[in-house]
Amino acid sequence: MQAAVKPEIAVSAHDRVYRGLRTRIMHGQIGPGEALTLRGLGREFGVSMTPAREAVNRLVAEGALQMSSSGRVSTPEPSNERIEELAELRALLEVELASRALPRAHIALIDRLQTINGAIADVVSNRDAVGYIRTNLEFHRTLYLRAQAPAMLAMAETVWLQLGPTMRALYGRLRRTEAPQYHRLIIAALKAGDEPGLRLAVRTDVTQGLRMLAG
Amino acid sequence: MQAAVKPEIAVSAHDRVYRGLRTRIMHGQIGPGEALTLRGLGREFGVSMTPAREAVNRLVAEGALQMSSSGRVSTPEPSNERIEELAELRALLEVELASRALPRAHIALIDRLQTINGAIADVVSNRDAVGYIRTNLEFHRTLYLRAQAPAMLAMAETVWLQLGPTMRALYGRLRRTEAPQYHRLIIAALKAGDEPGLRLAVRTDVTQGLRMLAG
DNA sequence: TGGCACCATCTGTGATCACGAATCCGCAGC
DNA sequence: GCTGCGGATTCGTGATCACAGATGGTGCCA
Repeated sequence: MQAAVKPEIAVSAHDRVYRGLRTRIMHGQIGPGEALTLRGLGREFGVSMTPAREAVNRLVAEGALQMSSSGRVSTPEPSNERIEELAELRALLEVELASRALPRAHIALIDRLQTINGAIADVVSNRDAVGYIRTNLEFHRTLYLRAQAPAMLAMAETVWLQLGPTMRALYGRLRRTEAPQYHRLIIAALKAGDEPGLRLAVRTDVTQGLRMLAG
Repeated sequence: MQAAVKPEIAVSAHDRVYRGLRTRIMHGQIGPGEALTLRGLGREFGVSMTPAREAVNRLVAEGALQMSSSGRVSTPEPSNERIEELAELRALLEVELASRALPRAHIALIDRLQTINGAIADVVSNRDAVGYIRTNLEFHRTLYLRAQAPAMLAMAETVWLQLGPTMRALYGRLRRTEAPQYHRLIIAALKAGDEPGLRLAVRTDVTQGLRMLAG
């Protein structure tokens, strides 16, 4: 939850496993309900069970993984109510983050956002689900970094993490043919300095896809 | 982050340590900047280093503890900017939670809140800082449980956790002579079904003390 | 053919240990 | 008296191991 914001120089074994697993989950490279084992992760990352367990426990604490009563670990399959709640949480946090970023959004940032948006169009045309999720999150993160609100951003990333496996399933169900239109609305609102428009565009961009999945 | 919402029957060693440390931090029984050691915690809870380290790592991930580059663990001393950001986060989340609890708040809940508010008056007159923090959080949690939004409540509790050591320092600085007046405003707004009033009362209750400390 | 019990295997848990690094305390030198 | 230095101590990290419980597959019985 914290490591995402401050990169840290620490490169301990459990950190490698944690980071690797975290991005894998957040980018939707692991489907919902998939099982993981400590020994398997240890082998995969070339470490023993101890750091693997630490990484897994941390991700369980963040809600990115769930643990059965017997200690078995798997990616969660959230209920529709939970998905909808997480989407509301995204809206709540990200609207605030965008709103705080607005007064600091100069032209260089907007250019960068437009570049990322172009990259999204590329991965979409390739039907690359993981690439789409990664680039989409990069768009949002780039904007929110300007808000200078690390704790808030960390919370938003925790929500992304919990939605990772679901987003992948969502992408498969959505017939997506172009870059998200709401990103263009976000950029337009940033250019115009239009705060109400920005809040609405972010909220819509964040909730529309997930609401379709949950409903 | 999750364990707070679903009590779980699991009573593993690292869970005992985690829960014990967590409530101790959240209730302000540990001052800011205080150091902890794995071996010390292990001795204290009667377990070895392994479960102690798991509990500590989890709390570090939640921002309740900080870890130096050499792995030393201590409670964080947040900067004023961070305190203010966490207060804003509390406002954002708790206003939403209260607003969602409002339509479900029947008379039994309001009675319970009034009882808790009475208990706050007691601990305040005893100058019992830990008791004050605990009872105050119980007031908020009781209300928010009605929102039926577990993920949102878990996030709010994570923020409380991060503010735990600071709240203790705050209490010592504040010359508090009576139960918080804004709690009475919250109860009044609940009785009247007045949503804007409720939102304002919660926001004020949550931010006033911390803003005083940070500012 | 379908269901059930049993056993081999796999899984997480926690204690212990060796290792390297950081910290702390006291002592000597200025 | 104060600062800088060196060694003893303490610290976190990660590997290994024994153990208990769950899991899953196989063969037997109805």
